[in-house]
Amino acid sequence: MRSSTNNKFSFQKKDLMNSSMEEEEEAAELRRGPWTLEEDTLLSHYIARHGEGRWNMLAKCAGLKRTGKSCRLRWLNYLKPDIKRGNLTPQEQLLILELHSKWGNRWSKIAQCLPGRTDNEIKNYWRTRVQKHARQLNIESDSKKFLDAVKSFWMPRLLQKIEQKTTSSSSSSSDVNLKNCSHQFVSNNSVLPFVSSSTTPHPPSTIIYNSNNLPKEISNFETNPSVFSSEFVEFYDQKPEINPEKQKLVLETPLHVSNGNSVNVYNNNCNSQIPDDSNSYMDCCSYDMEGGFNLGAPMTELVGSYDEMYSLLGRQVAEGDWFTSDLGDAFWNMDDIWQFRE
DNA sequence: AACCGAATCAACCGCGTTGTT
DNA sequence: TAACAACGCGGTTGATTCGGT
Repeated sequence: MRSSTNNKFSFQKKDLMNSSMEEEEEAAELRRGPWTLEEDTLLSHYIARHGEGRWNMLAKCAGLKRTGKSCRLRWLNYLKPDIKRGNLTPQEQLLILELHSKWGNRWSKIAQCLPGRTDNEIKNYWRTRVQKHARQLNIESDSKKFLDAVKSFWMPRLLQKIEQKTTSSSSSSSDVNLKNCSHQFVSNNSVLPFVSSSTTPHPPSTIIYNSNNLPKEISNFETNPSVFSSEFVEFYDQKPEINPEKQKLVLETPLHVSNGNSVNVYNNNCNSQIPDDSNSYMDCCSYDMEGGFNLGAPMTELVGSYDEMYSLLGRQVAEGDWFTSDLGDAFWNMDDIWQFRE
């Protein structure tokens, strides 16, 4: 429950059992509620000169009548220079969906993969947007059913949205351009159940692009991270076919990324970024939202075109594997998902 | 224009973890 | 090693904004 103050925006009187009278008086003067411009300026200037950390001390020294906690939160969620404002991009939404399916409510961990986004923002997004749709579908947002719905309907639509965006406009440096590759990326069986019968699971890999949209790193997360093998990474333009020998998808010509450069499969060593603990590979994984969306597994692997995917989805719905068509329709009709405000 | 319910998001809290003495 | 402080995370709240009537 909330503290004893009736008004959120009043001064705070903390329960300080062991504090001195002086401390009590100080605590009684602590401000709560929205930050003023003056407070923001004080905090920003102080951090610019002295750096972050030691928040309680910082609050005092900066002359702020706030708790250290409050200062930290204000800085991390609002004032920090690299904080991104504005709505989450489809790419970011896609990533959130994927990472949440993997980690659950580990907001901070998820936020680490979205540069400039805060855990609070992601948490709010999940609660206000994602859970809303779960409610509309009348299913629990943490249920397998909803997870499946997200994976099979929402994620593909986001991918499609990304594709539409990139084909309709030239990309900015921060955009993800999937013009030539989005149709090749569908999910592995952990994401889209319908592909599981046709592909043998193989170690997922990821390409990380630099700011010029050139591949700067390829990681094969779930195998020995110090050894990258191109065995499992082939990106091509044509309709994919499964090579029965290698049990992987083989296409004909190299994939092109947004700037027209081919994606090279480097036999590089990326061990400097990959810790021994491959179970927590995302801790070291850089989802490079600046340089380009990392179309890495485990979410995305090569399968077929969107047409094929939707065809498969349609069949799946028709066959009633685990999804009723009503539920599918409900997802298709969630137009607000696609209202990406600029 | 006024009202009202829903949605959004900044800010708070409790509590577990980590660091320091 | 115990005690305390600081930090950080996830859950929750409630003021504000938005959109419909």
